[in-house]
Amino acid sequence: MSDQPASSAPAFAPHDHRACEARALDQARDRLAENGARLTPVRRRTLEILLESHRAMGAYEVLDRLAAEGFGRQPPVAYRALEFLVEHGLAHRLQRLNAFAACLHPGHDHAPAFLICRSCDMLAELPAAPVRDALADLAAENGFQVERVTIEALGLCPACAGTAA
Amino acid sequence: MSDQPASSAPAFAPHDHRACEARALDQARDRLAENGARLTPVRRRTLEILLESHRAMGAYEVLDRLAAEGFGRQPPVAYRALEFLVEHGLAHRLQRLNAFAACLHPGHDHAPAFLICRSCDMLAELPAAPVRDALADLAAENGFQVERVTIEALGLCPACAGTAA
DNA sequence: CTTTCGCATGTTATATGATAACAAGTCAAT
DNA sequence: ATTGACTTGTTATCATATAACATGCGAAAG
Ligand SMILES: [Zn+2]
Ligand SMILES: [Zn+2]
Ligand SMILES: [Zn+2]
Ligand SMILES: [Zn+2]
Repeated sequence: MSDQPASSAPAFAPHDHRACEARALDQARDRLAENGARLTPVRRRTLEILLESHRAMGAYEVLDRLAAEGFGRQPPVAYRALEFLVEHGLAHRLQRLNAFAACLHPGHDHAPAFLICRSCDMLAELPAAPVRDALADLAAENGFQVERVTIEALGLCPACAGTAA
Repeated sequence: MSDQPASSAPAFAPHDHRACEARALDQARDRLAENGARLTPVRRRTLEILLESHRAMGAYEVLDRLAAEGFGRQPPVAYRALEFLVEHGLAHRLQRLNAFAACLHPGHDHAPAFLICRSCDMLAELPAAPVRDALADLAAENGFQVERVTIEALGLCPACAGTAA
């Protein structure tokens, strides 16, 4: 019951990002413990790398970082860690970008919406229940059984929209 | 004003697909004429290929078809035609699939939602105004300026859900 | 203990998706 | 006849993702 309402997520607003990172890592540990899965060094480091910023990173970008720190330098190393994180709800895959981002509020199942700034690459992960509901209605009308949804908006974050104007 | 309500699109229901194809081609011609763009042989054939089925096709799948019919056999041939069609609203790119599908009701700007069957690969393109509105609300709350949206649901079409049960 | 087995990590090689850069052909306007 | 915009084709290369196999490690069974 200590859940903050997810809508309080800072998104593009400035915030204490250290707290962001720490909280996500803690929740990741909890979640994996529940599922009996292991947060090994590569996986942990991969998550930390994703958590450094509110951006999405390509698998090869992550791989470069891992390799530089003594982990394997072949694609499967990064892809496996990323796939693991996604499977366990600790990271998301951004379909438009072929890239990955840390999940900012794991701990409960969610299929968030993403706002992606095309100028600065920043990313906001938002609870998308109303959007999903609207989509579920559409699907129901067509007898379609939804399993996974992708909801992504590309555009300008407040900061970049401001400087452009 | 002769517009059928877009919601009458047959989606997964059986229908006269010849009419589907013919209508889409006609509307494509109209639309391009308005914009002063040319429906050249490669482009036209590419559109026809996409229109053969309510499935998304990868660029290389399209390329194979084009090559077999005497057009160029190098990737840019397909990618250019597909890009052209997408730019002019005659085809859509499916982000989850890295693939393309003909637009079934061009003629007015739209950012549809897609229902993608993971079993038979069939695809429904649906008007998504309510979904987009919900997403727009989210964006507005966060000061985000939306430019393009991706709304895709992966799951089972009625037919495939039926046989699975 | 030590054997066994699942799983994590690493490798090499290859598949799949996409674009850059350049050359040549068409065609309408000058 | 010449120019310039546009289209199509090429070669070469980049980017993204997975298959297949080898090794190591640690918990559970013997
Ligand atoms: Zn943060
Ligand atoms: Zn921005
Ligand atoms: Zn049809
Ligand atoms: Zn199906």
